[in-house]
Amino acid sequence: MIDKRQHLLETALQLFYANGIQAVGINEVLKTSGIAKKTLYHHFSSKDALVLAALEARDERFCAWFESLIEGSLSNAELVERMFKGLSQWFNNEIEKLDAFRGCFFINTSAEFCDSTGPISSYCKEHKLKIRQIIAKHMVTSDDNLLDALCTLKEGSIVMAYVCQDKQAAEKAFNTVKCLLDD
Amino acid sequence: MIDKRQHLLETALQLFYANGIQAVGINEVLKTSGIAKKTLYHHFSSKDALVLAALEARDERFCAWFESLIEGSLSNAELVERMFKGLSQWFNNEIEKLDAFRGCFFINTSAEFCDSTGPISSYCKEHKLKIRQIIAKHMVTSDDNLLDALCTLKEGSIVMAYVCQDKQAAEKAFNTVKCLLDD
DNA sequence: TACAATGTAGACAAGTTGGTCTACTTGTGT
DNA sequence: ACACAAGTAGACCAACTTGTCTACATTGTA
Repeated sequence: MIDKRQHLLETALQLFYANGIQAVGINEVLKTSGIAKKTLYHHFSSKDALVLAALEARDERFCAWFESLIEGSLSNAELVERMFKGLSQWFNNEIEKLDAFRGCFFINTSAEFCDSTGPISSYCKEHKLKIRQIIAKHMVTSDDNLLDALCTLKEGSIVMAYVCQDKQAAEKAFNTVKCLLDD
Repeated sequence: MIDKRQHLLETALQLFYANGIQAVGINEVLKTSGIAKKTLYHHFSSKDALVLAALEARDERFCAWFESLIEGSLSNAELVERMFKGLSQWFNNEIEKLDAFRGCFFINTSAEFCDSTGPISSYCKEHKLKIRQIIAKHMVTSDDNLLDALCTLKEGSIVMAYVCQDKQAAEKAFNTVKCLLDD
């Protein structure tokens, strides 16, 4: 049934994001979801395939949220403000559909998989590129330097929020980027 | 012997940084170093203790490199330039003692350990704080906003360099921060 | 009602994990 | 020379890893 596949995927995504991928065994996904092993291997050829599917699910959810955050901005200044307000909400667990904040799933996953040419690391890279293109798409006047700055400050604030547990990381990054707009 | 302890630590640090901590078993450290299990457990009480010792070794090495990079700057502008030049060299594997670039060991380790209150995650956070204080110490005129910006852009550029494999990440971040100084 | 295809269950296998144990070697102080 | 402590070796253990297998249930269709 598609239901079981979906349930499996949902469970895996939650566990992987909350605990890290290597720390979560197939058996834990099975036990939590209440689904049997053969069923999992019927839908996914391996753990890596399940991981990839979980990355896809997170990618879709995250990109949808992120795009809804900034679309329809009337100026780059508004876009920037909306973007960092949204990040702040994410860091402070105000966005339910993104689950309890534990950093960026794609940064975390990259950290766990050292083969940078493999499908998992490649997918993480692709996700970051996608987010960049979403920002570019909704910028009112195109500005490559600003785009670079936004991407770097976004990643930086995620790391500060997660590793340093600085819940004001988004506000600080916003503060920095405001200086760039004031010219 | 202290030699064996040191050898063990060195081997563990290299393997952990290159492959991720969960991906490297005790047995692999043993096999690579050619040292027996009992000896390892004589020097370290558990794998976590070895991990912590590896973090300490990396912390010491990284901080020493980073401080030597920026100390003696005659202006904040010079400090910033030296800092991002240095990061660029790191990203492009020009700093031998930091090993082949695979992102920040502390960000990567945080990603693997979900208990944010545990000693491993806490150590990662402490390391980041330490780097921040090193920057603050060598700033010629103190400027908290600039300090925040530098820290965030540094983390951001590390992520861009590793996850996105953007070897120009440091130059882009430097470009951004230059705009902040021009006022 | 009968048949075939699909989905499901969980015991099982083969290998790996972190960690312990007994036995042995080495070095040092007297 | 001797005793004692410190360091070392690797077999061993129980629990866990991913993945396979046979057997059974459920479903839609003729």
